[in-house]
Amino acid sequence: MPTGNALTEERRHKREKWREGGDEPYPHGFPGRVSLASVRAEVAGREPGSELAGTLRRVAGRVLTIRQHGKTAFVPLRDQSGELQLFLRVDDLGEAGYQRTLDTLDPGDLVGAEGVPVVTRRGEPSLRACSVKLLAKALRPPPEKWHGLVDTEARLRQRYVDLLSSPEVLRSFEGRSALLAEMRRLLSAEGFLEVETPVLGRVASGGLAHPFVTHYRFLEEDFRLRVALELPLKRLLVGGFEKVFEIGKVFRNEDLDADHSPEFTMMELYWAYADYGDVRGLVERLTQALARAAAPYLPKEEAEQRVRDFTPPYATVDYVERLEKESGISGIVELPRERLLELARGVGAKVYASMSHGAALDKLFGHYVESRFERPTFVLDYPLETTPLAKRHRSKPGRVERFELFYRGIELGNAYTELNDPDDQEARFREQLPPPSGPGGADAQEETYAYDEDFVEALRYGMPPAGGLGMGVDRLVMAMLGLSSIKDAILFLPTRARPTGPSIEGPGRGDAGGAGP
RNA sequence: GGGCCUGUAGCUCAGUCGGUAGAGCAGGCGGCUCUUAACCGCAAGGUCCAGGGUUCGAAUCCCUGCAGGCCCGCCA
Repeated sequence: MPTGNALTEERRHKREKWREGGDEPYPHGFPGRVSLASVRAEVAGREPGSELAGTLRRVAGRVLTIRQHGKTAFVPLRDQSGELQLFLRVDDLGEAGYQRTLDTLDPGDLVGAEGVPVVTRRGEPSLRACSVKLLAKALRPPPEKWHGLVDTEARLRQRYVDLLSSPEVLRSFEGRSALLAEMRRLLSAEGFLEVETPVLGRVASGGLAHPFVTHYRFLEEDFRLRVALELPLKRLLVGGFEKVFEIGKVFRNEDLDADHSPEFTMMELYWAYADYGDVRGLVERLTQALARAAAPYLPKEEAEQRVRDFTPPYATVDYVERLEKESGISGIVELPRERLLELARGVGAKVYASMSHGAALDKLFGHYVESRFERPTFVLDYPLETTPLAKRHRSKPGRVERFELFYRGIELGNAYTELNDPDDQEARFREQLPPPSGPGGADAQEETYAYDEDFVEALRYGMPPAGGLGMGVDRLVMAMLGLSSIKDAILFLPTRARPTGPSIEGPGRGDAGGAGP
């Protein structure tokens, strides 16, 4: 049976034969089921050919393949815990039951079985089944059994197929969950309270980005999806929260590539009466804990390497000193804006006429320095103009108290001693505002922190001195689990609409009961 | 935005010099009572991404489009 549609029909046909035999192909449950790994553990280390006589176990999982040898068959199953094969025999199931089971099952089906834990003569832990039930008939065949799904586009469009056919992908996302749990555990242990703030807002501020715009019908107004969590959380400091954090999606209407996704997860925290030095210590504790939490999801050597890498203290470098060293230009910060723009243009950076001194400097920093850090490294004390929400440095003029953490060439986090002077904040926002028109206006707008008037008003009521931190959770997951693309760290990513429908079965090739509208 | 590459069976991939389509897995039929990428035999399965062009003849060469990947630039 050749085409996808014919394969589907063949499976429907088997399903109906099963139903005609008096069994429901989609039953309501399978009570008393234990994990495949637990059965495997029960017989681990026993002699080949032995069995746990008198013990009955019920298991469930997805059929991986069916190896039939006349009057016996082996049917490996997989559940989230691992794999275990069913051992089917005519002697146990009866002639009719055996035949009917094998006539019904296909790779990809979900089945439940009851039987005796055994070790086969070849030493494979198995369940010698006395009963096999269909729990859900799969109408689509799984991808090819030893490559799985490899086409990146298909993996993203149908992540469920990727997951069901590639246990290492599922494992990796289990690792993500473990890291998130550890992050919450540690922050909670440090006394931080988790809060939730709005995704939709009148202004998308707190970060540099193109916002997504949507329409709020109740308010009859266009709103934007947040690009950062910062400003609502700082309002909470004004209100009296002293240690808060939020883990949530932020949205930046920009490109998807190996380390950027338009919809990504950010963790931000704010800590009253602390400064960026305190936050640095916290970042060390947090990343160290995460590296340890990642260990069960990594090969032994990689896990050890990760734990070694994230053993504090981490290296620290001064932004200006390092930029001067790497660029070979001493006194680079004192150069006039025009000269910096020239230099930035010279290294291939995107520049525009109205770009600020600090922005130009940051382009050069990005080119000469940023991707160089392999081990965890804190870069300290950024130029004032790059960072309108951070407090001026207590001893370095023209700079702010800010650090970023780099690992393997990517930025993992960003922290400040938070600016809490309302008048300074207002002035800094105003400096950011681009000229209303003229060359570079549109581009400049892209790289400007939106002015949030109400936030300045909040500061006028008094915000305690505070340290703040933002970390890209997806990138942390990549760093800890050793993933090279953010696509492997986020379960569902956007893909372009297909003119001809979904990849496996589109309109025209589809069957009547199939894919959606 | 720039460059390179890819699109062939449900999946993973071949396809030479331009001569009209191949394998493995999955599926069908048959065989096999300890396999584990099971094995053996038989038969079947194609919108070669789409459109146009060159040509006696195009999966193959050219153009355009669509979708995707990787690298660079840039935002976390």
